[in-house]
Amino acid sequence: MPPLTKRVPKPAKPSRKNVTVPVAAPLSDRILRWYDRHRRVLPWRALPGQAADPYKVWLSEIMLQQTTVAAVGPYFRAFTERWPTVADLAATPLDDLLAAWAGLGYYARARNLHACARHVQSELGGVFPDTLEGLLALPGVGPYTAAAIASIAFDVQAAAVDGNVERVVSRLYAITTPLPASKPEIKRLAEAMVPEKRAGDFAQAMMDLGATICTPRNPACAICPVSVDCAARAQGIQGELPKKVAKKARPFKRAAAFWIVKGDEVLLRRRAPKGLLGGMLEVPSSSWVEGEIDKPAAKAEAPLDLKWFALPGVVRHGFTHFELEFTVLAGHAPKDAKPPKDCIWWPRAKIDEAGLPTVFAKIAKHAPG
DNA sequence: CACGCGTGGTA
DNA sequence: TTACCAAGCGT
Repeated sequence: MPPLTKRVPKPAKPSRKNVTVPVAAPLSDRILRWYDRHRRVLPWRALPGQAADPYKVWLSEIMLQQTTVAAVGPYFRAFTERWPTVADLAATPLDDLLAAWAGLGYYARARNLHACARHVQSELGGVFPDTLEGLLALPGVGPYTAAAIASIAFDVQAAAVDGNVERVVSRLYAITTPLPASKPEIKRLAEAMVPEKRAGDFAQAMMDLGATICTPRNPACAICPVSVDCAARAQGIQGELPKKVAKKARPFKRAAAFWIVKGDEVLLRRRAPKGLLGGMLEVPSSSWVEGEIDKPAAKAEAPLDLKWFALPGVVRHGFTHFELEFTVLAGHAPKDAKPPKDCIWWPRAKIDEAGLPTVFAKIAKHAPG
C-alpha cells in the first residue's frame, strides 16, 4: 500500500464535448454505493473500514447456511462469547458444541464446524486459508461458503452465490430456466459482476439487496438501485423469477416416544454419530414409520420394559423431507434402574440444558411437569 | 446429481 | 392451516 502522504495525481478532467451524456456507473458500482448507504448492521459484520475476523466470518457463514439471520443472531453471540477464537472452539468436546447448536438445525454443520476448527488449529496453526481452494478443502465449506469467506475476510475477487444472489441475478438477466439447471449460468453472470476492489463488500451488498429489496415475494423495485438494469422488471416478470422445479410431497410418519421417569430424572439417549440429528441427545422412541403404529411392536422397541401410560394428545414436527407425529408413552423406572446402552439419566429440572433438538424439546414440553 | 438433512417465520 | 421459504453441503 502506498504511503498515505503520497499525492494522488488528479485525473485530467474530460473535455466537455466528450461528456455530453453522463455515463451511468457500472452495475457493481451502483450496488456498492447502495450498500454504503443501506447496509444492514449484523453481529458478525465488521464496521466499515475495519478488517473482518476470518474466524467470525467462517462461523457466521456456517450458521447462516439455509438459516435466517434472525435465528442465527443469538447463536452467533453465544458461540463467540463462549469460544472467542478457533483455538477455543477446537479445544471443546464435540458434545458441548452440539448442545450449544441445539435448536439451530442441520446438525451436520455443527459436526463439520468442530472437525474444521480442529483441522485449522492442529494442521494450519490456527490460521484460516485465504484462497478459494484452501477454504474449499475444509469440512462444511462448499462453493458458496468458500467464496463468501475468501471475499469478505480476504477480499479475494470471488462470487459468493447463495439463494439471494441466484434470485437477484435471475431477475437482472431474466433467466427463465428453472433452478437448479440455471445454476451454472447464474454463477458465470455473478462472477462477471464482481468488481476488482471491495469484493467482500460486493458479496455482502448482493445478499443485502436480495434480502431487503429483491425479495422472493413483492420485490421493492421502486427503491432498487439497479431496477433500470433489470430485464425481468422490464418484462414485468420479476415476481415469477427464479423459476424452480416443484418439490415432491413429504411423507407422514408416526412413532411412539418413551418418556421414562426415575425420581427426578428422565431417560435420554445419544443418537448415532451421523445421519438425522446425528450425535444429538434424544427422547428415546420407536422406529419412525409411515402408516399406523403397531403398539405392541413399538413398545418392544422401548429401552426399558415398563408399564406404559399414553399421554393425551400428540406431538407433531415437520422435517425437511417428512412430517412426524409422536404418541408419548410415559413410564416409571425402578430406582435402581441402570441406563441402557447409549442412555443417561438426566435431571428433569435441567432438561433445557440437555441440548435436545427441537423435535425432542417439544416432547419434553408435552410431558407432565 | 438427486437426495438427505432442521427449524421458525410468513402469507 | 398448509406450503413455502432462508447466507448450502456431503454423498
